[in-house]
Amino acid sequence: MSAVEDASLRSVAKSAPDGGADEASLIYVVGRVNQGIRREMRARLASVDLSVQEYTALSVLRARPGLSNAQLARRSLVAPQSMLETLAKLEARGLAVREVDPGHGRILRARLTPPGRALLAVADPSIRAMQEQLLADVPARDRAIVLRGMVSAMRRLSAGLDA
Amino acid sequence: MSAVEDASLRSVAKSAPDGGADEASLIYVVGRVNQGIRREMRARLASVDLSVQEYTALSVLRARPGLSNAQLARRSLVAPQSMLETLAKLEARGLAVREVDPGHGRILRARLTPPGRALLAVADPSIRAMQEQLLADVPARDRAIVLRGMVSAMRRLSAGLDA
DNA sequence: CCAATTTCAGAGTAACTGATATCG
DNA sequence: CCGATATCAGTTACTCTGAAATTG
Repeated sequence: MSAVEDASLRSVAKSAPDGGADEASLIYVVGRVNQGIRREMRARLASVDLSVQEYTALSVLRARPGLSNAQLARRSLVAPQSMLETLAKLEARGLAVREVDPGHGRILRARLTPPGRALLAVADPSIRAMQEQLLADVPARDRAIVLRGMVSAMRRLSAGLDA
Repeated sequence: MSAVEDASLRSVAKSAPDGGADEASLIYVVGRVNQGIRREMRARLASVDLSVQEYTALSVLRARPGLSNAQLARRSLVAPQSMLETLAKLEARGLAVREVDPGHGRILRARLTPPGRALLAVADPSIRAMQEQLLADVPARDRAIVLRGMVSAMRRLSAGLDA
């Protein structure tokens, strides 16, 4: 009987008497959406052999060439060791390069290579299409509010949440 | 020099000429927010020895007692095997129990035990506080729109994105 | 026989902590 | 010496795929 599960799958609670990260909480919803996005991205990026974070890192580097590993890590809210792993793979595949900062011999600044840029261009349309589908049911005038709200949450988290 | 990184850490791009999951995209922002939330939750849940998914599963079970592992998995957009691992840990610690469905000998329906409910009550305040901090900078009238938008995205992902 | 559920086994990804070395 | 960066090494958390058994 799939009717049973279908019913429970679709129903999203509006009220939640006892608090926590239940179905109506932002924390819960963000987690589920993220999980769904990652699943979908994994599938769509398989053809170009890119992991989700590799794609994300490439994307950030395209918009902000010259970021160091430490900067990328802070921006992504992950430990520098985590970002290093991703960056190392991109470098090994020739999709990105890192060069010593002229003013600081310790810092390595990363940027895309032409092949990296090209691969990203191949992967992009599919990911962009996904974005539009995500908010397809949201009124156009509300979409900017949703995005701004999430960006605001991102900033709070970057600042340490108590700032 | 930390001024350099500070500047880049705070600045969030408003425009993104070449598409993809850049700083201004919902996909990107959701990923970063999720990462930040998980980090923060891990820290706050350490004192009660709960992982993020354990807390989430307990939370869902409190709101929806009697869900089966398969139902929980679909609801969370993960494979049933993934959910089973979490559920097994909760059961082993006596925080949840699973009982055979009276009408279907194969299905095991899960619910919280009193200790599970109690532990959740201990963890809740800290997590709830986090939620409020997340949207602290968002105008009150916009918060519902943000949450509704994310719930809408969650539904789209549950439905398969093309529906 | 088929569909759904549960569950075991193994693999893989992605994040972490800790420690070390270099640079300014 | 201190602070930031880079990076090696080991570990943990989380999810997946594959396969098998059970129930209706």
